[in-house]
Amino acid sequence: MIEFRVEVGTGVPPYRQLVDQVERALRLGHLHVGDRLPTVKEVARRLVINPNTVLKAYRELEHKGLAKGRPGLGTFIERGLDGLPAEQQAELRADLEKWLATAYRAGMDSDGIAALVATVLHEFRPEEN
Amino acid sequence: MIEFRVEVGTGVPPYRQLVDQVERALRLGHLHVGDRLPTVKEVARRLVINPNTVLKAYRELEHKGLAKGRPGLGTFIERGLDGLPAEQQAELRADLEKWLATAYRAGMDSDGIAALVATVLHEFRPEEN
Amino acid sequence: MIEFRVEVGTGVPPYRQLVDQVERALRLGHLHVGDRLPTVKEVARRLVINPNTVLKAYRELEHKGLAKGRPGLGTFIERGLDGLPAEQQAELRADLEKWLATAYRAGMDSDGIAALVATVLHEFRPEEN
Amino acid sequence: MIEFRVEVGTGVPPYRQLVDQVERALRLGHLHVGDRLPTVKEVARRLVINPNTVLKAYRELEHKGLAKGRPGLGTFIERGLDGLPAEQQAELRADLEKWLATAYRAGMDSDGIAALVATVLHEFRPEEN
DNA sequence: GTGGTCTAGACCACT
DNA sequence: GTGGTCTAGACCACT
Repeated sequence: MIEFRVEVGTGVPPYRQLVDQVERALRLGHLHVGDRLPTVKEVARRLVINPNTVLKAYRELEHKGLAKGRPGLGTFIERGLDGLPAEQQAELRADLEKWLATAYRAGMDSDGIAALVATVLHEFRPEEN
Repeated sequence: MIEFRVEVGTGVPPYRQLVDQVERALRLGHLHVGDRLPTVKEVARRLVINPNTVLKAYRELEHKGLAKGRPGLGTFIERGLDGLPAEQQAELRADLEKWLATAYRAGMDSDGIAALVATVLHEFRPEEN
Repeated sequence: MIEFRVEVGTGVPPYRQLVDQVERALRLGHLHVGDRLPTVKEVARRLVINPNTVLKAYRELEHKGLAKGRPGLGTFIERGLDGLPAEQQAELRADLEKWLATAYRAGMDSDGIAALVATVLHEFRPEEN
Repeated sequence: MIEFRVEVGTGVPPYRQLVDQVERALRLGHLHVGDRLPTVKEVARRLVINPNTVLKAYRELEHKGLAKGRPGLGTFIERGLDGLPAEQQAELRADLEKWLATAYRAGMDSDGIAALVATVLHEFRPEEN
């Protein structure tokens, strides 16, 4: 079962963070078609946010065709998001973790790392738009 | 001179994106004390956003002590954000770029990469909260 | 400017009625790309419903790609729904109005007419599914 | 025996759709006093909905005095809803079907037709409110 | 119990 | 002023 978390102070609205986390989990193969998301009320209780906020996230997922709420039953994953095969992904991930460890060892803090990552990611992206 | 950009649809308010970009540039050593930021009008015109939005970002930077507006002259960087020495950073950056290139070559798209990066970054962070 | 109305007691949720009315107006050529919908607050005030309910309808239209909210400006039609040319539609409409008048003259009330219409419409539809 | 159907995605709750269908059938003379409705179980099985939903519809019909459940026997129509004599209704219906056929032939799809019909019906109604 | 709709009202971002 | 997010809480439909 996916474990949601919400970070305040990022400027990203909480409902949006939940949507992003489900999308990420689908891409990484941590969630699959048919999986059940935690109930609206449970997420609201655990993250100490309003049930309507969770509902909004789930409705957004529904609009994207990724999940579907079934009253009385729960909310279920309807469609996956293709990514690489698990093995290839695991390899890339291991390499990235090595890089991260090196960066921390070199004395960077996570804000600095985030800044570096964001910059590099952005510089590679524009060509895709 | 820093080149701002605004991505709509991310949920992050534009003024906040501008602030974040200045902070990142400071951390990476792309902006230094005394540097002048582009004028409010110029940013507004180039990004096609309201001048008040830019003004809000610059005011936020003032509140953080990072920049200072001098009427008639422009807005200037007041304080830097320490990061690693340029050389060490360049090395880490080169490694990260290599990783990125590998990921793209393996067939990942930028959303997939963003998902992987976000996940790995988050897993290393919790200890800081 | 479209004139919304909400009928209670039909079982159709109000936000849904608003969405349906916009779609109908688009099909009939009463609304066009670029047209501005009445503001959330105005609709809420006139229909004596909550602004959030109107907002929900507008968001639904946005998800369907039919409208787009622009903070500070209003909500605008983004895409039309093709229908017949106005003239052909006007002709069909005139014929339908004649039929309706005949039905009323024969002594049917609007519930009876609605029942007849719903039944006939349903019997012609199934083949399309 | 009446043939129920439930359309999802219309916003109208299923139990309400069942009630409406019985009322329509009564108005059109397709159901008469003493007729037996299909059993709750049968309807639930055929429409793949929960028996409680069907039960709720039947109870609603009882409240309206239109039907009456007789334990062990079934649910029976108690009262009709007056409409026009069958012949007059058949004539009106034939005319409406001709109109419908013309509309389809002209190239309208059922959503377009539904939009036109709803609009015309509403414009004739206001005087009743 | 589970998702869905709605209200009332606060507060924010953008024009 | 205009749309957008969130909270708190009531009530409904479905399982």
